[in-house]
Formats: sequence, C-alpha cells, structure tokens
Amino acid sequence: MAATLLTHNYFPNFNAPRIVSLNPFEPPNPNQSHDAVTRPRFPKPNQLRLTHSNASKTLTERSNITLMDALYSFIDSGSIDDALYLFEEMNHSDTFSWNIVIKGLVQKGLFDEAISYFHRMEFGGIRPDKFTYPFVLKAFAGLLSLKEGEKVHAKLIKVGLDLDVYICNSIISMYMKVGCVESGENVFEEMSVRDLVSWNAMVSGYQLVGDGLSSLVCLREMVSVGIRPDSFSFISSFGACSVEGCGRNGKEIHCQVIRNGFEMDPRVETSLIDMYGKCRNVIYAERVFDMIVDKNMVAWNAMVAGYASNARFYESFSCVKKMQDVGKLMPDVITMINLLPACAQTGALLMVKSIHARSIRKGFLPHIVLETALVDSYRRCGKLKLAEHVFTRIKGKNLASLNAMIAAYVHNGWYSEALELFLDIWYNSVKVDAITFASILPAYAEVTSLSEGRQIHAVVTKLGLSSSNTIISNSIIYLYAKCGDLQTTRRCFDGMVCKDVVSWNTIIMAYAIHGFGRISIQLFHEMIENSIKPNKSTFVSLLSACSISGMVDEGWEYFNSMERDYGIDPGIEHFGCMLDLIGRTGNLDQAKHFIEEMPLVPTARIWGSLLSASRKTNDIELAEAASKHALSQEHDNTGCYILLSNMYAEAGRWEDVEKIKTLMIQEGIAKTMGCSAVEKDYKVHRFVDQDGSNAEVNMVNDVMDIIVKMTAEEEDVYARRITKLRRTDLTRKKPNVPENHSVRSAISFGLISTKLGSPVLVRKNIRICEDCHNFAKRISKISKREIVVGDSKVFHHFEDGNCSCGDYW
DNA sequence: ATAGGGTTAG
Repeated sequence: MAATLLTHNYFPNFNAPRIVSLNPFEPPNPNQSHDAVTRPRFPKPNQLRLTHSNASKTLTERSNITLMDALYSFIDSGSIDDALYLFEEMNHSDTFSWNIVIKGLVQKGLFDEAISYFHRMEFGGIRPDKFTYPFVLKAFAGLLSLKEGEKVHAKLIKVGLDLDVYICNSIISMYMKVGCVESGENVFEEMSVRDLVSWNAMVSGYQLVGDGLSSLVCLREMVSVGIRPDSFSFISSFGACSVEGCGRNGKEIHCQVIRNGFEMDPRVETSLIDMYGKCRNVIYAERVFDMIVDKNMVAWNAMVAGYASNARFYESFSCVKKMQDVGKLMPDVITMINLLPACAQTGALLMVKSIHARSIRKGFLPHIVLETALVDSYRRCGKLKLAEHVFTRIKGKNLASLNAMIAAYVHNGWYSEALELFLDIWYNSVKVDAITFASILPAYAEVTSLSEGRQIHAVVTKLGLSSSNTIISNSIIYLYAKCGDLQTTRRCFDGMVCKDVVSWNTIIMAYAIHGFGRISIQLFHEMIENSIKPNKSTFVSLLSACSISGMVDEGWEYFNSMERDYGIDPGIEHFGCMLDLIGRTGNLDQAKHFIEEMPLVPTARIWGSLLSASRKTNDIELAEAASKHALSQEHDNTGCYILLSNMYAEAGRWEDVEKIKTLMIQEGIAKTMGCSAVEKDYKVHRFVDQDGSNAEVNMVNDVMDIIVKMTAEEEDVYARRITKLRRTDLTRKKPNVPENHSVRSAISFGLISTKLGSPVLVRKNIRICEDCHNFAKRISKISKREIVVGDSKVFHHFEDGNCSCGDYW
C-alpha cells in the first residue's frame, strides 16, 4: 500500500474528503485548527508512509512550490518528524519554509528546537520576517526566558517591526507569560492601534499571573472602548473569576456570553463548568454541563473535578461511570488526576491504589502530574512509604513534585526527612518557590532551633516572601513562638500587612504557650474589633490560654460563648482544653463528670488530660482508670506509662513501677531520653539526662555545684529533698535522679555562655519535673536572669523566683 | 501562510 502511494500517486486528490475516525472512543484531536475541514489538505503522513530510503529522490524532483504544500500539511497534521525530514531535503532559501518549521516546533512545545532552527535561519542569512517573530516570541515565552524575549523585543524596535499590531500582541503575550506584567502593560499602552487580540492578550495575561481582578477590569475596559469580546476573552475572564473565587462576576460574564451568542462554544462551556466548580457553585456547573449536547472528554473531566473539589465525592465517581456508559468515552489520565482528591479526601486508600493500578495498566505512567497527585493522595491516606515509593520513581522531578513530597513529609511529622529533601534541593540550587517555603516552614518550627529559624526567616525575607505571603508570615510567627522568641513573634505579627484568622489564632496561641494568657485574651478581643471572624482553632488557642494561665472563670465563659455568640460547635479539642482547665483546679470529680457528660467519644488525649490532672493530687486510682482508657487506644502512649510509673514511684510502689517497666518492654516502648538544648554561636549544645560525655560538662558541673550550694543555703528544705530522693534512688538503683536531669546542666551552661541581660533559652523534649522546676525558679532569683524553658507543651518563663506557668503544667 | 484560547498536580 505504501509503495503504491509513493510510486503511482504520490500526491493524490487534494480535494478528497478528510479521513475522519469512525472510532467513537477516540477523543477529538485538540490540535485541529478550525478551518481544517475547508482547506485542501495534503494526505496525512500515516497514509503517506514517507520512508527515508526512497522518498528523497522523488521529492527533490518535484517543484519547491508543491513541496511547500507538503511541508505545510505535515506541520498542520502534527507530523513534525516527517516535516523536518522533508525540510532538510528541500532547498530552504526562503523565509516561508523556515517559518512553517518553526511554527510546527512551537506548536509541539519543542521550544528549544524552535529557537535553534531560528538561530540556524539567521546564521544562514535568511531574514526573519514579521511572521517569524510571533513564533520566536512564543517559544521564549514557553521557555520563560525573559532575557531572550527582551532581546527579540529590542531587535524588533531596531528593525521597526514593533509597530506591527500582530508583533505587538505577541510581545505583550510573551511578557505576560513570563510574568513581566509591567513590560506587557507598557507595550500595550504605547500601541497606537489596539485590536481585539491586544485586549485578549491583556485579559488572559493578567489571569495567567494570578491577577484575576485586573483581568476582569481589563475586560470591562475593552467593552467600554467599544471592543466586543469574543470567546477567547470570555474563556480568559472565567479563569480570572476562578482565581478570585468570584462566582458572582462569573455569572455576570455568563450572561454576556449568552447575549453575545457564545454559549454553544464547547470551550466556553467547559470554562464555565470549570469556573463554577472552582467558585463552589456545583449546581450551576451541573446546569451548564447538562446543557451540552455533545460532551467531550474535557467537559466530562471538568465536571469530575467540579464534584471532587467540592467534596461531592460520590458524584465525582458516578460522573466517571456516566462518562463511560452515557458518553462512551474512556477515562484518561486527567480523569485519574481529577478523581484522586476524591479518594484521598475520603481516606479511601483502596481507591487510590486502584487508580494507581489502573493507571499502570492503561500506560498512563510515567506522567509527572499524575505521579505528583499520587504522592499527595498517598500522603493524605497517611501512607508515607507509598508516597515515597512513587516519588523516588519519578523521572525528571519538577518543583511541584518536590513540593508535594516535602508537604507529605511535613504533614506526617517526618520533619527530618522533609528538611533533608529541602536542604538537598536548596544546596543544589534548584529553584524553589513560595509553596516550598510554606511547606517546609512548619518543619523548622518543629526543629525549634532559634538560629536555624532565623536563618530560614532571613532567606524568606531576602526572597521578598515574608511580607507578601500571608501563609508564610503565619508560619514564621509560629516558628518564633515555638523557638521561644516571643518578642520576635510579636514583632513579626505586628509587621504583617494582611493578617488573616490564622495569624490571629497563631499569636493567641503563642502567648498561650508562653503562659501569658491575659495577653491572649486581649488579642482575642482585638481580633473581634478588627472584624476577623473566629473559627474552631481560635477557641483552641483561647481556651488553651485560659487553661495554661489558670483563668478558670474566663475559660468557662469563652467555652460557653462559642456556640452562643459565634455559632461554633465545641469539638473534642475544645473539650480537651476544658478538661485541662478543670484539672488544674484539682477538682477531679468535676473532671470525671465532665468526661461523662461530654457529647463526644473521649479520645486518648482526653484520658491523658485526666491522667495529668490526677497526678497533681497523686490520685493513683483515677490515674490507673484514665491510663487504662488511654492505653486501649491506638496512640503514642509513652507519656502515659511514664506518668503512671512516676506516680507509683512517688507513692513508693516499686513493684508497680517494675510492672510498668516490663509492660513497656513488652510493648516495645522505650522511655524517651530527656534531652535539653541550648544554642550558642549558631551551635546547638545538647545535654542528656545522666550523661557525662558533653565537652562542657566539667565546667557546667562546677557552675552547678556553686548554684546548688547557693540554692541549698537559701532553702534548706530543698537540700533535704535531694538527700531523700538520692537515698531511695541509690537503694533501688533508680537512675531517675532529678539533680542529674539535663535541664539543669543546660541552664547552667546557658547562664555562663550567654550575654548578661538576655534570657537563657533552654529547649527540652519532655516535660520538666517538679524538682527541676523549683531549681529553675531559684536560679532565676539568684542569678537575676530570665530563664525560659520550653518543654514539649509550654514555655516556662522563670523570673525572680516565679514561673509564668503558675506552677501547674 | 502570521498573533490571542478550554480540562490536571503543588
């Protein structure tokens, strides 16, 4: 067949009807141009079967005019390889053939190749013309190379082509696509004659850079100067409405679409579905979707996404089913990508896996977007190993996939893995973006190293992200609070231009964990005055503040006001805060009663809270009951065992202590080793309980000896207490001697290694014990220094013998 | 023969 075509009828009937696929499953070819049906066409290359051995001779015998038509047909049908082959066989002394080849490459997204052909053309002495430059500009826009684009712009001014309206439109589009809005605006402003396309370039450009508002303003402006928008204008402005989440404007423009008779345009219809879906108006999206007579793949996919992104998970699945049954279309890779959030958000791991499996079977993989979606879905199901599995196999990881993996690690508490990945790409000079920082900053907050926190803050500031990006600013506030620097926390908060509800929640929580609940309350009222609507998290912050600072009456008042004044149902986390609050009053009956009366099933955190409450009065019976409940649930129960064990020890019930010890061994739970850290000169100095290996330990011991002597002299009781504990500990061979607790070494080291007048900041991984708490209070009085000890829950600000926690923690 | 456009992950 192929041979016949080549020898007998190389250029068959130009006017023959187009071969149209009869396969109803085949999606329409998106590359087809509008006028494809009317223009005489060269046969498709697959009908042509051009082979390298026998074609060249035949081809060169033909006139160049006919060859040009062939070249054009190849490009038009997307057969770039055939086109390039043919091109090489032709004498290419004319600009037109070069233009066509460059156009073909740009259409295929082969921007680098397009540029290299452009350079070859220039090098060969062929002058590019006004038709060449739009393609070249599009290629540089695609490569996001502003510099090269600017060079072309400069050259166009030089040769005087910058007055051509087509050229100008291309320049505008290039500038907008690379994100250089100002340059685009300048070109637009200076044009003497603007056509519809010039306006469309601006409307679409603004939407592209995420400035939906300017896009919509631009649309309005073009109408007001008498330019009638076309389908392109409308499609772009629907994108703008989506960006702004502005369904109201979307509806208005929808009306304009109908008035202008574009409502039957399939692309307009699809962009409408997309817009309504993104503006949380599923009903309107459905309405538009149902009106489409002949729904294509894109429309179905848009509807699937509309359901999935609006938590209508069941509908998104049934939509895929209908797509196959009614629409006679097979789900494609984009369907999979759209469907994944629906599975992941319902925690349907099996569904994620089956989509993954189906994608492998259908040959959708490798596909960077699908793989990234899989990473994200597996992490939402808490399956980090599976997320990692997909991630490590991604070839040509891009920024989005890296961001997804960093977020996956951070969301699941794998902070060191997240930091390792982040630092790896950072030190390899991989370009990162605001999303990268927004993802990694919570990990820095968990590292709780003030110097590292300052470093990352500096990086973010240098990139201009710390003031402009609210999510990042909020993370920075949280980071400083967690690192113990409340002053900087406040400074960053005050410096924020756009404070959202998260910013307020964070600052309220910051003061809460630092024990300054009064300020938290004050900030809450400030927030209300600033017309920021509180949410669930606000009350977690506020109630935590009341609990930590022992403001019982206020706590109850705010708890009761939640539903009454703000319409927020108290969740389990709020009950937890209230239980802490009750616990600190020592009224254990009330605590028990509170749990019984709770409308929600108590979690391990609730029982843990009751356990902590029972510790205060050493009510072992209650502690045992609470522990039993807590231990029956899947949870990290290390703290629970330790607390109970300590209570048994306090009561001298050593057999029970041993029992717990055996139980912990059985369960494979290791006691978390106490560790305290002090930073000096950008270095973290760690002190471990009962450890003598630290280099500074001798010096620290000397300092401690002096301090212990001073505190002992001051308060005799304290000395006696040490002796008592030491004796029992020696006889029982118990290693848990408070005077060997790392926090004391850390404080001592901090006192001699930091500047006078500045607070000593110690970070501790587990809760501080009562003895060490007393010790710290005394040192703060003697040394006249502020000592800040951040444990796993709160910050203790020791000053002049007192602690901000009011001796309850 | 030339410019502008819809669905997807972060």
